[in-house]
Amino acid sequence: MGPRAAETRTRTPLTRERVLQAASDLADRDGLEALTMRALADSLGVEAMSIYYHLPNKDAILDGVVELTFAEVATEAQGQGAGGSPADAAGWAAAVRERILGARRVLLRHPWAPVVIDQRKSFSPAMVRHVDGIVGIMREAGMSHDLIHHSLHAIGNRIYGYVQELSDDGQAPPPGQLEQMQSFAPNLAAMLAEVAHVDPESTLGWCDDQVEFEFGLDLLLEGIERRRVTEAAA
Amino acid sequence: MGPRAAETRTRTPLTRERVLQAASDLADRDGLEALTMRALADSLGVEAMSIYYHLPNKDAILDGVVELTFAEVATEAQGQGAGGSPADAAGWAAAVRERILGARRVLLRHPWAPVVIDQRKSFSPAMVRHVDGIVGIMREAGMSHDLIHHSLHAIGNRIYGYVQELSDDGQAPPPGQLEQMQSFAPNLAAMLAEVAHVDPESTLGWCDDQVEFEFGLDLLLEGIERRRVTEAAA
DNA sequence: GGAAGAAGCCTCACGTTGTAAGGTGAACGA
DNA sequence: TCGTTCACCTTACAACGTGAGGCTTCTTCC
Repeated sequence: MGPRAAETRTRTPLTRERVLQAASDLADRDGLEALTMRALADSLGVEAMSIYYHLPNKDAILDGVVELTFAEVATEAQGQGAGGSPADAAGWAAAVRERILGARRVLLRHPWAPVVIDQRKSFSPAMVRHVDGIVGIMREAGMSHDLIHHSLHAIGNRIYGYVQELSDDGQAPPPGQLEQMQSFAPNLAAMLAEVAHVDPESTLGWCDDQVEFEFGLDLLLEGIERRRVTEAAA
Repeated sequence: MGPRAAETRTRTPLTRERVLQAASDLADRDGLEALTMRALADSLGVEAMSIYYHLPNKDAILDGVVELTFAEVATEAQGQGAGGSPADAAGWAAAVRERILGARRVLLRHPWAPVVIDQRKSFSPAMVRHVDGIVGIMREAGMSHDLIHHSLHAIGNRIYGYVQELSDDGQAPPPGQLEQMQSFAPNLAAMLAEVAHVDPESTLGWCDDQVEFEFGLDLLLEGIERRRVTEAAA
Protein backbone atom coordinates (compact mmCIF):
# COMPACT_ATOMS: atom_id res chain seq x y z
CA MET A 1 0.00 0.00 0.00
CA GLY A 2 1.08 3.54 -0.47
CA PRO A 3 2.24 5.84 2.25
CA ARG A 4 -1.28 7.25 2.48
CA ALA A 5 -2.42 4.15 4.41
CA ALA A 6 -0.14 4.88 7.31
CA GLU A 7 -1.16 8.52 7.36
CA THR A 8 -2.33 9.63 10.74
CA ARG A 9 -3.70 13.15 10.81
CA THR A 10 -1.65 15.42 8.62
CA ARG A 11 -3.58 17.80 6.39
CA THR A 12 -3.74 16.94 2.70
CA PRO A 13 -0.31 17.85 1.36
CA LEU A 14 0.45 20.84 -0.81
CA THR A 15 1.05 20.29 -4.49
CA ARG A 16 1.59 22.61 -7.40
CA GLU A 17 -1.91 21.81 -8.60
CA ARG A 18 -3.57 22.38 -5.26
CA VAL A 19 -1.84 25.73 -4.92
CA LEU A 20 -2.85 26.87 -8.39
CA GLN A 21 -6.43 25.77 -7.93
CA ALA A 22 -6.61 27.63 -4.63
CA ALA A 23 -5.12 30.69 -6.29
CA SER A 24 -7.72 30.58 -9.02
CA ASP A 25 -10.52 30.15 -6.52
CA LEU A 26 -9.23 32.98 -4.38
CA ALA A 27 -9.03 35.34 -7.35
CA ASP A 28 -12.54 34.32 -8.41
CA ARG A 29 -13.91 34.98 -4.96
CA ASP A 30 -12.05 38.08 -3.80
CA GLY A 31 -10.50 39.55 -6.92
CA LEU A 32 -7.00 39.65 -8.30
CA GLU A 33 -5.67 42.19 -5.82
CA ALA A 34 -6.63 39.84 -2.98
CA LEU A 35 -4.36 37.17 -4.40
CA THR A 36 -1.37 37.69 -2.13
CA MET A 37 1.03 35.01 -1.05
CA ARG A 38 -0.13 35.22 2.55
CA ALA A 39 -3.81 35.14 1.72
CA LEU A 40 -3.26 32.24 -0.64
CA ALA A 41 -1.32 30.33 2.00
CA ASP A 42 -4.05 31.08 4.49
CA SER A 43 -6.70 29.63 2.23
CA LEU A 44 -4.61 26.46 2.13
CA GLY A 45 -4.10 26.33 5.89
CA VAL A 46 -0.40 26.91 5.51
CA GLU A 47 2.25 29.59 5.89
CA ALA A 48 3.23 31.81 2.97
CA MET A 49 6.76 30.51 2.57
CA SER A 50 5.56 26.93 2.23
CA ILE A 51 4.23 27.76 -1.19
CA TYR A 52 7.73 28.49 -2.41
CA TYR A 53 8.60 24.87 -2.08
CA HIS A 54 6.20 24.03 -4.91
CA LEU A 55 6.30 27.18 -7.03
CA PRO A 56 9.38 29.38 -7.49
CA ASN A 57 7.64 32.74 -7.14
CA LYS A 58 4.42 34.63 -7.63
CA ASP A 59 4.91 35.06 -11.35
CA ALA A 60 4.91 31.29 -11.68
CA ILE A 61 1.60 31.24 -9.85
CA LEU A 62 0.14 33.80 -12.22
CA ASP A 63 1.39 31.84 -15.22
CA GLY A 64 -0.04 28.75 -13.63
CA VAL A 65 -3.54 30.05 -13.12
CA VAL A 66 -3.66 31.28 -16.71
CA GLU A 67 -2.64 27.84 -17.84
CA LEU A 68 -5.31 26.38 -15.64
CA THR A 69 -7.90 28.70 -17.11
CA PHE A 70 -7.07 27.68 -20.65
CA ALA A 71 -7.26 24.05 -19.64
CA GLU A 72 -10.85 24.88 -18.75
CA VAL A 73 -11.29 26.45 -22.16
CA ALA A 74 -10.07 23.24 -23.74
CA THR A 75 -12.56 21.04 -21.90
CA GLU A 76 -15.31 23.51 -22.71
CA ALA A 77 -14.37 23.29 -26.39
CA GLN A 78 -14.36 19.51 -26.52
CA GLY A 79 -17.68 19.42 -24.75
CA GLN A 80 -19.14 21.07 -27.85
CA GLY A 81 -19.09 19.61 -31.34
CA ALA A 82 -15.74 17.93 -31.26
CA GLY A 83 -16.90 15.09 -33.48
CA GLY A 84 -17.00 15.98 -37.17
CA SER A 85 -15.22 18.93 -38.70
CA PRO A 86 -17.76 21.50 -39.82
CA ALA A 87 -14.85 23.69 -40.82
CA ASP A 88 -15.29 23.71 -44.56
CA ALA A 89 -15.05 26.87 -46.62
CA ALA A 90 -18.56 27.86 -45.68
CA GLY A 91 -18.64 26.97 -42.01
CA TRP A 92 -15.25 28.05 -40.77
CA ALA A 93 -16.58 31.30 -39.40
CA ALA A 94 -19.24 29.58 -37.36
CA ALA A 95 -16.68 27.17 -35.99
CA VAL A 96 -14.26 29.91 -35.04
CA ARG A 97 -17.08 31.90 -33.56
CA GLU A 98 -18.03 29.01 -31.37
CA ARG A 99 -14.50 28.51 -30.15
CA ILE A 100 -14.10 32.14 -29.27
CA LEU A 101 -17.42 32.40 -27.53
CA GLY A 102 -16.52 29.27 -25.63
CA ALA A 103 -13.29 30.85 -24.47
CA ARG A 104 -15.20 33.93 -23.50
CA ARG A 105 -17.61 31.90 -21.43
CA VAL A 106 -14.72 30.58 -19.41
CA LEU A 107 -13.04 33.94 -19.13
CA LEU A 108 -16.25 35.44 -17.80
CA ARG A 109 -16.01 33.03 -14.91
CA HIS A 110 -12.47 34.26 -14.27
CA PRO A 111 -12.57 38.00 -14.93
CA TRP A 112 -9.06 38.45 -13.58
CA ALA A 113 -7.60 36.18 -16.26
CA PRO A 114 -7.52 38.68 -19.13
CA VAL A 115 -5.87 41.19 -16.85
CA VAL A 116 -3.16 38.74 -15.90
CA ILE A 117 -2.74 37.60 -19.49
CA ASP A 118 -1.84 40.94 -20.92
CA GLN A 119 0.04 42.24 -17.94
CA ARG A 120 2.66 39.59 -18.57
CA LYS A 121 3.86 37.80 -21.70
CA SER A 122 2.22 34.61 -20.53
CA PHE A 123 2.21 32.28 -23.53
CA SER A 124 0.98 29.17 -21.80
CA PRO A 125 0.88 25.90 -23.74
CA ALA A 126 -2.87 25.54 -23.27
CA MET A 127 -3.37 29.02 -24.66
CA VAL A 128 -1.15 28.22 -27.62
CA ARG A 129 -3.15 25.07 -28.27
CA HIS A 130 -6.33 27.07 -28.25
CA VAL A 131 -4.98 29.44 -30.87
CA ASP A 132 -3.65 26.51 -32.81
CA GLY A 133 -7.13 25.05 -33.05
CA ILE A 134 -8.40 28.26 -34.59
CA VAL A 135 -5.54 28.33 -37.06
CA GLY A 136 -6.41 24.77 -38.00
CA ILE A 137 -10.02 25.65 -38.74
CA MET A 138 -9.02 28.57 -40.92
CA ARG A 139 -6.42 26.48 -42.67
CA GLU A 140 -9.04 23.86 -43.52
CA ALA A 141 -11.07 26.61 -45.10
CA GLY A 142 -8.19 27.22 -47.46
CA MET A 143 -7.03 30.54 -46.09
CA SER A 144 -3.40 31.58 -46.56
CA HIS A 145 -1.12 31.76 -43.58
CA ASP A 146 -0.78 35.43 -44.17
CA LEU A 147 -4.50 36.07 -43.95
CA ILE A 148 -4.75 33.83 -40.92
CA HIS A 149 -1.93 35.67 -39.26
CA HIS A 150 -3.55 39.05 -39.72
CA SER A 151 -6.88 37.67 -38.62
CA LEU A 152 -5.42 36.29 -35.43
CA HIS A 153 -4.09 39.70 -34.56
CA ALA A 154 -7.43 41.29 -35.34
CA ILE A 155 -9.34 38.82 -33.22
CA GLY A 156 -6.69 38.36 -30.56
CA ASN A 157 -7.17 41.50 -28.58
CA ARG A 158 -10.84 40.83 -28.51
CA ILE A 159 -10.50 37.55 -26.69
CA TYR A 160 -7.55 37.73 -24.40
CA GLY A 161 -7.43 41.43 -23.90
CA TYR A 162 -11.12 41.36 -23.23
CA VAL A 163 -11.93 43.53 -20.28
CA GLN A 164 -15.08 44.40 -18.47
CA GLU A 165 -15.25 47.76 -20.22
CA LEU A 166 -17.43 50.55 -19.01
CA SER A 167 -19.88 50.26 -16.17
CA ASP A 168 -19.00 47.18 -14.22
CA ASP A 169 -21.76 47.85 -11.77
CA GLY A 170 -24.22 47.77 -14.64
CA GLN A 171 -25.96 50.85 -13.46
CA ALA A 172 -26.19 54.31 -14.95
CA PRO A 173 -23.48 56.71 -13.81
CA PRO A 174 -24.11 59.15 -10.95
CA PRO A 175 -27.09 61.16 -12.19
CA GLY A 176 -25.45 64.56 -12.20
CA GLN A 177 -22.54 63.42 -14.29
CA LEU A 178 -24.43 62.88 -17.53
CA GLU A 179 -25.77 66.39 -17.80
CA GLN A 180 -22.39 67.75 -16.86
CA MET A 181 -20.97 65.74 -19.72
CA GLN A 182 -23.56 67.29 -21.99
CA SER A 183 -21.63 70.54 -21.98
CA PHE A 184 -18.32 69.30 -23.25
CA ALA A 185 -19.27 66.01 -24.91
CA PRO A 186 -22.71 66.66 -26.38
CA ASN A 187 -22.65 63.91 -28.97
CA LEU A 188 -21.72 61.27 -26.46
CA ALA A 189 -24.25 62.53 -23.98
CA ALA A 190 -26.99 62.41 -26.58
CA MET A 191 -26.14 58.87 -27.49
CA LEU A 192 -26.06 57.69 -23.90
CA ALA A 193 -29.35 59.36 -23.17
CA GLU A 194 -31.02 57.47 -25.98
CA VAL A 195 -29.32 54.13 -25.57
CA ALA A 196 -29.48 53.95 -21.81
CA HIS A 197 -33.10 52.95 -21.47
CA VAL A 198 -33.60 50.87 -24.56
CA ASP A 199 -33.51 47.37 -23.21
CA PRO A 200 -33.68 47.16 -19.46
CA GLU A 201 -34.13 43.41 -19.68
CA SER A 202 -30.60 42.89 -20.95
CA THR A 203 -28.22 41.14 -18.65
CA LEU A 204 -26.19 44.07 -17.43
CA GLY A 205 -27.26 47.67 -17.12
CA TRP A 206 -27.05 49.71 -20.26
CA CYS A 207 -24.31 47.88 -22.06
CA ASP A 208 -24.98 44.23 -22.59
CA ASP A 209 -21.44 43.02 -22.85
CA GLN A 210 -22.43 39.83 -24.57
CA VAL A 211 -24.24 41.71 -27.31
CA GLU A 212 -21.38 44.13 -27.76
CA PHE A 213 -18.85 41.36 -27.84
CA GLU A 214 -20.70 39.43 -30.51
CA PHE A 215 -21.28 42.57 -32.55
CA GLY A 216 -17.57 43.25 -32.74
CA LEU A 217 -16.70 39.63 -33.30
CA ASP A 218 -19.13 39.33 -36.18
CA LEU A 219 -17.79 42.46 -37.82
CA LEU A 220 -14.36 40.88 -37.82
CA LEU A 221 -15.51 37.47 -38.98
CA GLU A 222 -17.50 38.93 -41.85
CA GLY A 223 -14.57 41.01 -42.95
CA ILE A 224 -12.21 38.07 -42.79
CA GLU A 225 -14.67 35.96 -44.79
CA ARG A 226 -14.69 38.53 -47.57
CA ARG A 227 -10.91 38.58 -47.62
CA ARG A 228 -10.95 34.81 -47.84
CA VAL A 229 -13.25 34.83 -50.84
CA THR A 230 -11.08 37.40 -52.57
CA GLU A 231 -8.01 35.35 -51.85
CA ALA A 232 -9.63 32.14 -53.09
CA ALA A 233 -10.65 33.81 -56.34
CA ALA A 234 -7.07 34.77 -57.10
CA MET B 1 5.81 93.07 -9.78
CA GLY B 2 4.88 89.56 -8.86
CA PRO B 3 6.51 87.55 -6.14
CA ARG B 4 8.73 85.86 -8.69
CA ALA B 5 10.91 88.95 -8.90
CA ALA B 6 11.93 88.68 -5.26
CA GLU B 7 12.73 85.00 -5.63
CA THR B 8 16.23 84.16 -4.52
CA ARG B 9 17.36 80.59 -5.04
CA THR B 10 14.57 78.15 -4.28
CA ARG B 11 14.07 75.37 -6.80
CA THR B 12 11.13 75.74 -9.15
CA PRO B 13 8.12 74.96 -7.02
CA LEU B 14 6.07 71.81 -7.29
CA THR B 15 2.72 72.03 -9.00
CA ARG B 16 0.13 69.47 -9.99
CA GLU B 17 1.18 69.88 -13.61
CA ARG B 18 4.88 69.53 -12.95
CA VAL B 19 4.27 66.37 -10.94
CA LEU B 20 2.11 64.82 -13.62
CA GLN B 21 4.52 65.68 -16.39
CA ALA B 22 7.38 64.18 -14.40
CA ALA B 23 5.30 61.08 -13.78
CA SER B 24 4.59 60.71 -17.48
CA ASP B 25 8.25 61.20 -18.34
CA LEU B 26 9.35 58.71 -15.74
CA ALA B 27 6.93 56.07 -17.01
CA ASP B 28 8.08 56.73 -20.58
CA ARG B 29 11.68 56.31 -19.61
CA ASP B 30 11.69 53.49 -17.07
CA GLY B 31 8.32 51.82 -17.44
CA LEU B 32 5.15 51.83 -15.41
CA GLU B 33 6.48 49.67 -12.59
CA ALA B 34 9.22 52.23 -12.00
CA LEU B 35 6.64 54.90 -11.32
CA THR B 36 6.71 54.85 -7.53
CA MET B 37 6.09 57.78 -5.26
CA ARG B 38 9.69 57.83 -4.10
CA ALA B 39 11.19 57.57 -7.56
CA LEU B 40 8.83 60.25 -8.81
CA ALA B 41 9.75 62.55 -5.95
CA ASP B 42 13.40 61.85 -6.63
CA SER B 43 13.08 62.90 -10.24
CA LEU B 44 11.63 66.15 -8.99
CA GLY B 45 14.37 66.72 -6.43
CA VAL B 46 11.91 66.37 -3.59
CA GLU B 47 10.76 63.95 -0.91
CA ALA B 48 7.92 61.52 -1.55
CA MET B 49 5.48 63.03 0.89
CA SER B 50 5.77 66.45 -0.69
CA ILE B 51 3.82 65.19 -3.64
CA TYR B 52 0.82 64.62 -1.43
CA TYR B 53 0.46 68.30 -0.97
CA HIS B 54 -0.48 68.66 -4.65
CA LEU B 55 -2.13 65.34 -5.42
CA PRO B 56 -4.23 63.33 -2.94
CA ASN B 57 -2.78 59.91 -3.74
CA LYS B 58 -1.21 57.73 -6.37
CA ASP B 59 -4.50 56.95 -8.07
CA ALA B 60 -4.92 60.64 -8.72
CA ILE B 61 -1.51 60.63 -10.35
CA LEU B 62 -2.47 57.75 -12.60
CA ASP B 63 -5.70 59.47 -13.54
CA GLY B 64 -3.71 62.60 -14.15
CA VAL B 65 -1.19 61.10 -16.53
CA VAL B 66 -3.96 59.49 -18.55
CA GLU B 67 -5.64 62.86 -18.78
CA LEU B 68 -2.35 64.37 -19.86
CA THR B 69 -1.94 61.71 -22.52
CA PHE B 70 -5.34 62.41 -24.00
CA ALA B 71 -4.59 66.08 -24.02
CA GLU B 72 -1.73 65.12 -26.30
CA VAL B 73 -4.16 63.16 -28.42
CA ALA B 74 -6.31 66.25 -28.74
CA THR B 75 -3.48 68.48 -29.94
CA GLU B 76 -2.39 65.75 -32.34
CA ALA B 77 -5.92 65.63 -33.73
CA GLN B 78 -6.24 69.36 -34.23
CA GLY B 79 -2.86 69.41 -35.92
CA GLN B 80 -4.44 67.36 -38.68
CA GLY B 81 -7.36 68.44 -40.86
CA ALA B 82 -9.34 70.31 -38.29
CA GLY B 83 -10.66 72.78 -40.83
CA GLY B 84 -13.55 71.49 -42.89
CA SER B 85 -15.71 68.53 -41.99
CA PRO B 86 -15.03 65.69 -44.39
CA ALA B 87 -17.39 63.60 -42.36
CA ASP B 88 -20.21 63.15 -44.83
CA ALA B 89 -21.82 59.79 -45.46
CA ALA B 90 -18.96 58.69 -47.65
CA GLY B 91 -16.00 60.00 -45.71
CA TRP B 92 -16.91 59.26 -42.13
CA ALA B 93 -14.83 56.10 -42.04
CA ALA B 94 -11.72 57.87 -43.24
CA ALA B 95 -12.23 60.58 -40.65
CA VAL B 96 -12.72 58.10 -37.83
CA ARG B 97 -9.78 56.12 -39.04
CA GLU B 98 -7.59 59.18 -38.90
CA ARG B 99 -8.69 60.03 -35.38
CA ILE B 100 -8.00 56.55 -34.14
CA LEU B 101 -4.64 56.27 -35.81
CA GLY B 102 -3.77 59.65 -34.34
CA ALA B 103 -4.65 58.40 -30.87
CA ARG B 104 -2.59 55.33 -31.50
CA ARG B 105 0.40 57.41 -32.51
CA VAL B 106 0.28 59.14 -29.14
CA LEU B 107 -0.31 55.93 -27.22
CA LEU B 108 2.71 54.37 -28.88
CA ARG B 109 4.79 57.08 -27.30
CA HIS B 110 3.30 56.17 -23.90
CA PRO B 111 2.99 52.40 -23.93
CA TRP B 112 2.06 52.35 -20.27
CA ALA B 113 -1.08 54.40 -20.90
CA PRO B 114 -3.34 51.62 -22.20
CA VAL B 115 -2.35 49.49 -19.24
CA VAL B 116 -3.26 52.22 -16.80
CA ILE B 117 -6.47 52.98 -18.65
CA ASP B 118 -8.00 49.58 -18.34
CA GLN B 119 -6.63 48.78 -14.94
CA ARG B 120 -8.80 51.51 -13.51
CA LYS B 121 -12.12 53.01 -14.56
CA SER B 122 -10.34 56.18 -15.60
CA PHE B 123 -12.87 58.15 -17.62
CA SER B 124 -10.90 61.32 -17.97
CA PRO B 125 -12.58 64.35 -19.56
CA ALA B 126 -10.03 64.51 -22.37
CA MET B 127 -10.68 60.88 -23.17
CA VAL B 128 -14.41 61.47 -23.15
CA ARG B 129 -13.94 64.38 -25.51
CA HIS B 130 -11.96 62.21 -27.85
CA VAL B 131 -14.73 59.63 -27.97
CA ASP B 132 -17.24 62.39 -28.34
CA GLY B 133 -15.50 63.59 -31.49
CA ILE B 134 -15.84 60.15 -33.01
CA VAL B 135 -19.51 59.99 -32.09
CA GLY B 136 -19.96 63.36 -33.76
CA ILE B 137 -18.43 62.19 -37.01
CA MET B 138 -20.62 59.11 -37.10
CA ARG B 139 -23.66 61.14 -36.24
CA GLU B 140 -23.00 63.47 -39.15
CA ALA B 141 -22.93 60.45 -41.39
CA GLY B 142 -26.49 59.74 -40.32
CA MET B 143 -25.87 56.68 -38.20
CA SER B 144 -28.29 55.82 -35.41
CA HIS B 145 -27.18 56.11 -31.84
CA ASP B 146 -27.66 52.42 -31.49
CA LEU B 147 -25.28 51.59 -34.29
CA ILE B 148 -22.80 54.14 -33.03
CA HIS B 149 -22.99 52.66 -29.58
CA HIS B 150 -22.23 49.16 -30.76
CA SER B 151 -19.48 50.46 -33.01
CA LEU B 152 -17.81 52.26 -30.16
CA HIS B 153 -17.70 49.06 -28.20
CA ALA B 154 -16.29 47.20 -31.18
CA ILE B 155 -13.61 49.77 -31.79
CA GLY B 156 -13.02 50.70 -28.18
CA ASN B 157 -10.93 47.77 -27.09
CA ARG B 158 -8.78 48.21 -30.10
CA ILE B 159 -7.69 51.69 -29.12
CA TYR B 160 -7.58 51.95 -25.40
CA GLY B 161 -7.05 48.34 -24.57
CA TYR B 162 -4.37 48.26 -27.18
CA VAL B 163 -1.37 46.38 -25.92
CA GLN B 164 1.97 45.56 -27.34
CA GLU B 165 0.86 42.03 -28.12
CA LEU B 166 3.29 39.30 -28.91
CA SER B 167 7.00 39.83 -29.29
CA ASP B 168 7.87 43.15 -27.80
CA ASP B 169 11.50 42.64 -28.60
CA GLY B 170 10.57 42.24 -32.22
CA GLN B 171 12.71 39.19 -32.61
CA ALA B 172 11.85 35.58 -33.29
CA PRO B 173 11.37 33.42 -30.19
CA PRO B 174 14.24 31.28 -28.85
CA PRO B 175 15.08 29.00 -31.76
CA GLY B 176 14.36 25.73 -30.04
CA GLN B 177 10.92 26.78 -28.98
CA LEU B 178 9.33 26.82 -32.40
CA GLU B 179 10.08 23.23 -33.28
CA GLN B 180 8.97 22.21 -29.82
CA MET B 181 5.71 23.96 -30.52
CA GLN B 182 5.43 22.01 -33.74
CA SER B 183 4.53 18.90 -31.80
CA PHE B 184 1.52 20.18 -29.96
CA ALA B 185 0.52 23.19 -32.06
CA PRO B 186 1.33 22.18 -35.61
CA ASN B 187 -0.96 24.61 -37.35
CA LEU B 188 0.38 27.57 -35.47
CA ALA B 189 3.95 26.46 -35.97
CA ALA B 190 3.41 26.12 -39.70
CA MET B 191 1.95 29.58 -39.91
CA LEU B 192 4.76 31.16 -37.94
CA ALA B 193 7.37 29.39 -40.03
CA GLU B 194 5.92 30.85 -43.18
CA VAL B 195 5.06 34.31 -41.95
CA ALA B 196 8.21 34.93 -39.94
CA HIS B 197 10.54 35.71 -42.78
CA VAL B 198 8.21 37.38 -45.20
CA ASP B 199 9.07 41.02 -44.77
CA PRO B 200 12.23 41.64 -42.77
CA GLU B 201 12.08 45.30 -43.69
CA SER B 202 8.96 45.88 -41.66
CA THR B 203 9.32 48.02 -38.59
CA LEU B 204 9.30 45.37 -35.91
CA GLY B 205 10.39 41.75 -36.17
CA TRP B 206 7.83 39.38 -37.53
CA CYS B 207 4.68 41.15 -36.55
CA ASP B 208 4.46 44.67 -37.78
CA ASP B 209 2.09 46.04 -35.22
CA GLN B 210 1.06 48.97 -37.34
CA VAL B 211 0.01 46.71 -40.19
CA GLU B 212 -1.86 44.42 -37.86
CA PHE B 213 -3.57 47.27 -36.16
CA GLU B 214 -4.77 48.79 -39.39
CA PHE B 215 -5.90 45.44 -40.70
CA GLY B 216 -8.18 44.95 -37.71
CA LEU B 217 -9.35 48.51 -37.72
CA ASP B 218 -10.30 48.36 -41.38
CA LEU B 219 -12.23 45.16 -40.90
CA LEU B 220 -14.29 46.91 -38.28
CA LEU B 221 -14.77 50.10 -40.25
CA GLU B 222 -15.87 48.23 -43.36
CA GLY B 223 -18.34 46.20 -41.37
CA ILE B 224 -19.76 49.28 -39.72
CA GLU B 225 -20.07 51.00 -43.07
CA ARG B 226 -22.18 48.15 -44.40
CA ARG B 227 -24.40 48.32 -41.34
CA ARG B 228 -24.76 52.05 -41.91
CA VAL B 229 -25.88 51.55 -45.53
CA THR B 230 -28.38 48.92 -44.45
CA GLU B 231 -29.71 51.22 -41.78
CA ALA B 232 -29.93 54.18 -44.17
CA ALA B 233 -31.89 52.09 -46.65
CA ALA B 234 -34.55 51.25 -44.07
C1' DG C 1 8.10 96.04 13.19
C1' DG C 2 5.94 92.01 15.13
C1' DA C 3 2.53 88.49 15.69
C1' DA C 4 -0.49 85.13 13.37
C1' DG C 5 -1.20 81.96 10.13
C1' DA C 6 -0.95 79.66 5.91
C1' DA C 7 1.87 77.35 2.22
C1' DG C 8 5.12 74.13 1.01
C1' DC C 9 8.22 70.68 2.02
C1' DC C 10 10.19 67.26 5.25
C1' DT C 11 10.97 63.46 8.96
C1' DC C 12 9.23 59.54 11.10
C1' DA C 13 6.59 55.63 11.23
C1' DC C 14 3.18 51.91 10.09
C1' DG C 15 1.13 48.15 7.67
C1' DT C 16 1.45 45.32 3.56
C1' DT C 17 3.79 43.30 -0.18
C1' DG C 18 7.15 39.51 -2.30
C1' DT C 19 10.75 36.64 -0.89
C1' DA C 20 15.94 35.37 0.79
C1' DA C 21 18.05 32.65 4.60
C1' DG C 22 17.90 29.29 7.37
C1' DG C 23 15.57 26.32 11.07
C1' DT C 24 12.66 22.07 12.45
C1' DG C 25 10.61 17.66 12.54
C1' DA C 26 9.19 13.44 10.13
C1' DA C 27 10.21 9.76 6.85
C1' DC C 28 13.59 6.89 4.87
C1' DG C 29 17.75 4.41 2.89
C1' DA C 30 22.30 2.88 4.64
C1' DT D 1 21.34 4.35 14.24
C1' DC D 2 22.62 7.92 11.50
C1' DG D 3 22.70 11.05 8.01
C1' DT D 4 19.87 12.81 4.02
C1' DT D 5 15.99 14.44 1.98
C1' DC D 6 11.42 16.22 2.02
C1' DA D 7 7.94 19.49 3.38
C1' DC D 8 6.78 23.09 6.07
C1' DC D 9 7.80 27.03 9.30
C1' DT D 10 10.10 31.31 11.58
C1' DT D 11 12.47 35.34 11.08
C1' DA D 12 13.81 39.18 8.62
C1' DC D 13 14.38 42.63 4.93
C1' DA D 14 13.71 45.99 1.30
C1' DA D 15 10.27 48.47 -1.19
C1' DC D 16 5.69 50.03 -1.53
C1' DG D 17 1.72 53.72 -0.47
C1' DT D 18 0.62 56.90 2.91
C1' DG D 19 -1.10 58.95 7.92
C1' DA D 20 0.54 62.19 11.50
C1' DG D 21 2.70 65.86 12.48
C1' DG D 22 7.09 69.11 12.50
C1' DC D 23 9.95 72.87 10.46
C1' DT D 24 10.85 76.81 7.35
C1' DT D 25 9.46 80.59 4.74
C1' DC D 26 6.28 83.76 3.00
C1' DT D 27 2.02 86.65 3.39
C1' DT D 28 -1.01 89.54 5.93
C1' DC D 29 -2.84 92.53 9.29
C1' DC D 30 -2.23 95.50 13.39
